[in-house]
This record gives sequence, C-alpha cells and structure tokens, in this order.
Amino acid sequence: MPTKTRDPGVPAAYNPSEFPAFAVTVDIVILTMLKSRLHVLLVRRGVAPFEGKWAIPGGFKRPNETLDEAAKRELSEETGVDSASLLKQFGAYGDPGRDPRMNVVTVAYLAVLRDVGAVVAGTDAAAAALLPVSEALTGKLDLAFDHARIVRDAVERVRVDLEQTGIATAFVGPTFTVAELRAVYEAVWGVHLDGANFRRRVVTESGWVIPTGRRARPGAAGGKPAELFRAGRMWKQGGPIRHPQSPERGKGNQ
Amino acid sequence: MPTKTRDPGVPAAYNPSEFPAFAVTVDIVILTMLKSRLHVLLVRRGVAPFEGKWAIPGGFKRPNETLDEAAKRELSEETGVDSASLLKQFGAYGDPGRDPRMNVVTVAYLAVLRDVGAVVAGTDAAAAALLPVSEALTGKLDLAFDHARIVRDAVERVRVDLEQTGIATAFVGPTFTVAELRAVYEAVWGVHLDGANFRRRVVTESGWVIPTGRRARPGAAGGKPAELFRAGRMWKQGGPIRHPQSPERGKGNQ
DNA sequence: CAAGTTCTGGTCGACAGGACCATAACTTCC
DNA sequence: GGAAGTTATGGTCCTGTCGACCAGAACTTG
Repeated sequence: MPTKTRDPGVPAAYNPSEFPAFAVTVDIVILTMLKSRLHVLLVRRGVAPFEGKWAIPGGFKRPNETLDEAAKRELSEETGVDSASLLKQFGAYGDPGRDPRMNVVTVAYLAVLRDVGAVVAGTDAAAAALLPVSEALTGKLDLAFDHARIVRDAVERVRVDLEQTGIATAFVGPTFTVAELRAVYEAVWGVHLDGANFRRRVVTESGWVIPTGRRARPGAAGGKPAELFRAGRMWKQGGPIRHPQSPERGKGNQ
Repeated sequence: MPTKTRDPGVPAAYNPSEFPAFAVTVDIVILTMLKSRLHVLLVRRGVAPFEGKWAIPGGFKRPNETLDEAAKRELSEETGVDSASLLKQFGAYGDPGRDPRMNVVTVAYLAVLRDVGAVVAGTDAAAAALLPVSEALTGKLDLAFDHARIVRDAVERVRVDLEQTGIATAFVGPTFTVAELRAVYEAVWGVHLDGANFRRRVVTESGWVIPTGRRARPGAAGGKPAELFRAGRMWKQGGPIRHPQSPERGKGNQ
C-alpha cells in the first residue's frame, strides 16, 4: 500500500494507470516422500516460453481472493487435495525479466502432502510427475523461469521447519510407525538418526504420538512389526527432534 | 509466472489486459532499540485513506528493479541508511480490499537498524516517529491498512531470527558491551537472562565477539566500566543464545 | 529350526546450561 | 576521602539432555 505520505506529488485517489501494473501469480512447491526420498511435483510446460521444461504448478491470483485462498484453489485444481493447513507462504519473487512476456510477481507457497502418487497417476502422466528434489537442486533438471531457485528456497524452508514446527507429520499418513517418521527426518536432513534415541524422544513424553494399539505389517525384509501411532497435539507447538549438527554451535573455528 | 500448462485456453503470448492487474508495493518494518525497548519506525499518513493514522513506510515497485532492490531503495529514501544486508523479506500480503482504492499486493521487508533516532530527528518530526512495538501490538495505535498484522508478523520473525541468525548484532553499534547485546535479547524476548551466563556464552568461545581493548563509560548509575567488543564472524552462522523456554519442549502436558 | 532383519528398551558418559555466589571496578552522595 | 550503590566479570555446582552403544524381543524367509 502506498505510504509515501511525504511525497507531495501523490494524489489523494490513485489512478491505477499511473502506476506500473503487474500480474500476480501463486506458485506451489508440493513436496512428498517417495521411496524414502524427498520428491517435488512438477508439470511439463506445453507452451512457450520454456516449452517442454519442468515447472512448479501455479496460476494467477484473482482480485477477489486472498493469496492464501489462491494457493488453496491452485492446489485443489492441481491435485484435488483440499487441505489448507499444510499450505505455507515462504517467499515472493519479482525479478524483472523472470517472465519474458510481462511483469509478473509471484508468491510462492509450500505444500507438504502424502499420497500424491495416486493423484499424479490419475492425471496425464506426461504433464505431471514426482521427481526427486535432489535432481532439481543439482541442476540435472533445468526448470522454467526462476523455479529452480524457488524449489531450493522451499526445501531450505522445510529443513528449518522440520526442527521448529510439526511439519514432519504432514509427510506421513494418519497412522504411522516411528520408523516412517524417522525416515522423514533422515531424508530431509540427509543424516542418520539412531532409531532407539529417536523412538525414546517421541514416545516417552506423551503428546507427540498416540498409540493406536495396532501394528504395521513388516516390509519385505521381515523384522518385528512396528507399532502404529497417530500424531498427538504437541506437534502444533514444534517438533521434538533437533538437527544433529545444530547444538554444536560455535565449534568448527579457531 | 503462469504455469497452467494444461489449460487449453491459455494463449502462447499473454495479453496483459486479459489478466487482473495489481499494483505491487514494498513495505518495510524498521526496528531498532531505544531505551532498552524495541521500537518501530512509523510515518503519519497525510492523505486519504487512513489519513492521520500511522503506517509503515513503503512504496511502489518499479518494473525494472527486483523486490530486494525496491526495498533497499525505499529504505534509503526513508532513512538515508544504505545497508542492504539487514533487509529481509518476510511475507506477502494481498487480501482483497486491504487498500480501498485498488488491488494492491505488498511484499513486506524487515530492517533492523541502530541509531535511527538521528535520522528521524532530521525529517519532519510530525511525519515520522519511533514508537514502541508494544503499543502497536496491543492495539493502542491503530495502524493504517493491515499494517498492524504486518508489524506483528515482523516482530514474530525477529523473535525467531534472534535465536537462529546473527540478527542481534544489527541492533547494536560497531562496538558494544556485553550488556548492550544482552539487552537486545531481553527486550525482544521479554525475558531476563543471567548476565554472567550470557557473558560466558558469547565471550568464552572465540568468533562471537572480539575485544577491542577499550572500555565503555559507565552509565549515570555508575558501575564497573564494561569491555567494548565488536562482532565476530560466527554471527554469520546463527546466534549463540537460545530462548530460555525453547529447550523445555514437550513439557507442560501429560 | 536357523539366520536375518527390524523394533524396542536399557545403560552410561559427556556436556551444555542455568542458578547462585563472590569479587572487581567504577559511580554518586555525604 | 569514605560509604553506599551499581554494574561487570569470574567461579562453582548441579541438573537434565543427548548421543553412542548394547541387548533382547518379535517377526520374516528359507
């Protein structure tokens, strides 16, 4: 909103044509776990510019909706998923020339989902796919526009939020094993966590996970069937697991 | 950017008139320490709407500059300060009707400065002032547009960043005492920190603060003169002080 | 039944972090 | 000039957390 109250030249009522007009879009980085690796939902562009390249889904904001509503609508249109609680705004991008056709400012959202696989399979397989974020981050896929940077920022945000918020439970289903939850942390952070210590942390204190009494069927390799839990209320106030290297602040110099 | 690749109706080259046009502005929440309290720089609006109300400074983004550049330019125009390193984007706001005149999407930036007092004194005193954030947060000041929400989000961001980044040193001058630095944490978090423990944390391990050999003059109340330090390189990798309540996660329930 | 795999609980030591005390070095006031 | 007050700075102790590691439980497949 204009707040240049001290500029004498500003009229009392703006004429929109006097100020640069922008298109405002909302883009969504949809992340999910697949085969113990972090994946991102990408669509293949069918029109110029960047025709044939991968891009993250998005669309124009409408004047009569909020940014959050626009993101929710786009997510629903794109995947059919209707869960607004996992949508989080994490950045705005407005470099000149980022869209060669016109001035576009985009507001980027992060969505963490489970079971996107079925959704993607239902759409045109050639137009949408789940791809490992590692490939997008290392530049193996060159994405359209500045979407590589947006995806990078989104993943960085997830890495931080995993420690500070309860975003971890958004990656798993309504019921899950401790090992599934641990796999989320290990995949996002790229570290190995001790299974026993991890379990102690989330199971010992009540509020994090609630036992359902049921057990999961072991995988193909066998093993003891794991307990099935559901998420407790404590995840609303941040996650229980800290990044391994984070407590060792101040080291590594001298 | 438009990525609705599967929509058949999208032409290869957009006609800007076919899509809703928005004005894009950049607003800056400028925070500083004054009398051991957190203050925000506000300007008094001279024109409708919200004439006479307080607002945070900002202005229109130009088509040929990035959002970061626009924020830097506005900060310079508003305060004369030319330090881009302390500018951080923290949110975008685009609710319909947030500006009664036209569709405006604003991208909000946070700037942490010291010595804004001299800058404010130099401008028209009636048009700009440093006010305690507590008054803006509690609703004592009713701000223009949705600026109350924006200020609230900015302060929340600072509270988090104080723990995770080296933003604390941006509040103090090039040389500072340990007590000055501690006052920043205490003011932003609203807690009391033990002076001895605080000092041990930042002084013991090298890299956080570097002694200058000089001493500050005691305040009006007297006391032992404090050592003067300057910021070390470790602040680039996060702050050394943790929020007191943050390690006690998972308590308070059962 | 044997071997392999995963889950789950236990122990132990290192260490960060907070509470608290004591002393040093300056001020102002009488 | 001394007393009282204030702030800075260093020391000690104690508690809780967290990771490494071990051992047993419970299932798989062959």
